[in-house]
Amino acid sequence: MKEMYSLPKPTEVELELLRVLWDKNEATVREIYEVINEQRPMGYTTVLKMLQIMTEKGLVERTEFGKAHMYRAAASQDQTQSQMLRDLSDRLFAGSAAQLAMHALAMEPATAEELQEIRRLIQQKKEKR
Amino acid sequence: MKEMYSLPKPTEVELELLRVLWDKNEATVREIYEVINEQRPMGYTTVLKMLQIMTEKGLVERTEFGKAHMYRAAASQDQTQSQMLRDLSDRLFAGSAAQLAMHALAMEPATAEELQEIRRLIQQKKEKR
DNA sequence: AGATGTCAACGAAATCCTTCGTAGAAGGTG
DNA sequence: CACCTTCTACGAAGGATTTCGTTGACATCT
Repeated sequence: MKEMYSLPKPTEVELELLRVLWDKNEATVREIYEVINEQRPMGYTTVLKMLQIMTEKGLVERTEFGKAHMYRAAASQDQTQSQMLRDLSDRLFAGSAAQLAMHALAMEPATAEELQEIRRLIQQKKEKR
Repeated sequence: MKEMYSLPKPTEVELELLRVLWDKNEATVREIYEVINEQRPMGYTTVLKMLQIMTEKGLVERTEFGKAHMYRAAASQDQTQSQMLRDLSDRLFAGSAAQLAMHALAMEPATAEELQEIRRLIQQKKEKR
């Protein structure tokens, strides 16, 4: 087994960095810094420090690559999304992800493709019953 | 207008207290303490302090009622759910609540009633197009 | 070799979150 | 009235999060 224990829930800033990593697959501190600093001013050493903390927590993994280090997210975007949705569902919807889904759906217009996809999911679930 | 500015996102403990308040509509510190302390050990003064902080933040409102104070949630459960879903959608799904909904739906078996309700929502949206 | 630039590491400061102890006010009881 | 209980208010401690300055290592340029 590669990962025995589940990773901690990323904090807000940690999530911002993870999004860059998911996008680029892997990156050096400088590369992440370039991207993040555009969206939201943040010093280079702050990014570095965050990545060091995230490495300790197991949220990212790194390999040396010449002088600099290469960082990768330890969990996929999909896994993290599921984990965080599960968490919010527990804390805000008494554990019902379906209630959560309905609420999200009611909140915002979805595209036709998305509605189609949702319909497909429902059909799938119906069949499994 | 009753509320001009949007309320801050509740923290974890704050959310636990809000859930009690949504359930009871209004309650004294002691009443909230009784409930919360069953689920998760927490001192009376901790609950009180949290409620004082939440009052400052505007998350709850209070009225004096004899010696004790009566607390009520400032935002409905529904409003808070929407706000927090919006927040998660922005931070984790690039702003797509529909993507979030799909992900939640794919995650967990829903009841027949929930599926029916979702189907209804989709129909509604289709008609509005 | 000395100056310059880039890197990781470390530590410290500022803020927020959570927890609770202590104090003091207010009300009821013997 | 003195005592007991219950309440709010206050402050402080401990931990997590976020931020960045400083340092030292290492390489490159002149």
